Amino acid sequence: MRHWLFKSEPSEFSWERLVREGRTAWSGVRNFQARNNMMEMKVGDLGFFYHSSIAVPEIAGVVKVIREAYPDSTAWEKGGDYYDPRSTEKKPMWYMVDVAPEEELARRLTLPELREVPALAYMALLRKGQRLSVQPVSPQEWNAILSLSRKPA
DNA sequence: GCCAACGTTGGC
DNA sequence: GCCAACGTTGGC
Repeated sequence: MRHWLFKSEPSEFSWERLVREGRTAWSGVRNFQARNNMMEMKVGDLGFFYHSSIAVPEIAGVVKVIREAYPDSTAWEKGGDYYDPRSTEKKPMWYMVDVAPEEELARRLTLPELREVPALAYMALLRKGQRLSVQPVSPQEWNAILSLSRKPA
């Protein structure tokens, strides 16, 4: 099983909304590397749900992949925000997976707090200029973050 | 709102 | 196939 991290702006799609709705299609990814990461996902893979572009960015919870990559239909919606004429139903360019909330972190972890963890020094999320919206997380990083979330602040 | 980082596009 | 211009992301 592999681990991942999904970024989302809470104003677009928050952890709370995911919990309320029970599942979602991770549509709208328009970066090839992020897409390729999604295409490698298997049902049962876990990922962190990260809130970006807010005053204090944070990891809010854990999601589970419940459907493997399939064509992102928002690319075909003319006039939609995610329309891309290069992607057709016959030859899709963009893909999405479905995820469901797995567990809320015992304690949310903020970006500044994550930056203080030596084990996470090389984590993609924390590297300057790393803006991938869907990225892999190593087992070491995964465990370090989960155990940190179980410790009091 | 600024701007660094960096992916993408398109002219040549 | 190079690379300048452009657009986007996302922390600050």
